[in-house]
Amino acid sequence: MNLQLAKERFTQYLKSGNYRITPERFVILDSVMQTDGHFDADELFSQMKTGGQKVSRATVYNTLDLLQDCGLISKYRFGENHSRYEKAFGRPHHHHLICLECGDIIEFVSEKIEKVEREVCTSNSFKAQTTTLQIFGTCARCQKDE
Amino acid sequence: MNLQLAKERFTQYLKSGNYRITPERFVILDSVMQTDGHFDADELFSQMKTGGQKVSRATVYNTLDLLQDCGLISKYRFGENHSRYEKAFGRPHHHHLICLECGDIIEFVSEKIEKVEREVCTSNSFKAQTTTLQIFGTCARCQKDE
DNA sequence: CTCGGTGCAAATGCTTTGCAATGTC
DNA sequence: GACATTGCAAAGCATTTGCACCGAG
Repeated sequence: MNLQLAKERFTQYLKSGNYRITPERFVILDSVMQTDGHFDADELFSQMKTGGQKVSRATVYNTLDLLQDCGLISKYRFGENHSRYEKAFGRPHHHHLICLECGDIIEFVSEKIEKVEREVCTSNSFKAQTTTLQIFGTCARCQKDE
Repeated sequence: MNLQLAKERFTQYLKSGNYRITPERFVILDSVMQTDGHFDADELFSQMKTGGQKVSRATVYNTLDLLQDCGLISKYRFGENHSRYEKAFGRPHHHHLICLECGDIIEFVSEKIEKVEREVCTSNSFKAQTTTLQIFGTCARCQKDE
């Protein structure tokens, strides 16, 4: 949907940082934009491999970092031993409820939390870049199953 | 300070879970309670080694998990490639501002955030176990240095 | 033509595991 | 005694790195 805008933003970012415009980087951006929900580096790598696109794992990791830097994706660590990502472009800032039983992830938005975050940063003269709020526990479905 | 109470709690937890009361587990608890601030598994391991206590790394990891399960310590992932822990016993629930430049970590407490968390959990019928709010950015000192 | 980027495979570093020995219950 | 726990070293796994080749600027 916003693929075109995302491409423009990435191009801008690459140019302004004196990074090169390589086909691999845009193949990865395409793949990311086609993905809904959370994904990890290896899922993306496999997905591209299956789709006939050939980029090395190293390039995937490298590019995901760039995409995070320019705000097109967010990077999370949901208590697992690997990082997960999701599109951030054009999406409101949100947080996560993570079910420890089934791994399901529920998103929520809270203006109150954003406000407290701003207050905390101001009173500590801290310049925020990204914030993550994660609530680990048991989802409604898993509570019934117990 | 609360060492005695912590030991009692750990003992209770071990007994109720049919885990064995081993000296190693309590050597590790001692070491944890002596530590202020955040620490990682390897720091704890080295600290005990230096102190003449001999426990294997595997046992350290195993025991840290148990201590987390019974609420004596908290486990975090501050964007690094390893987990960090801190005493949780008798401490109010708090969150972290993490400086991406110098790695400094500032703690803060917010009743408002706790309240929103409770509301979100209720409206999603979600049973919370632990929550983490992390704000990554640049601390006051590092902003000046730029 | 220069030097950043890529692919590959090997390396890294945290954490877990396999297995024999040990010690709790 | 039975079997969970330990120690050690080896294995796992996500991510990074070294290096030769490639291609964007």
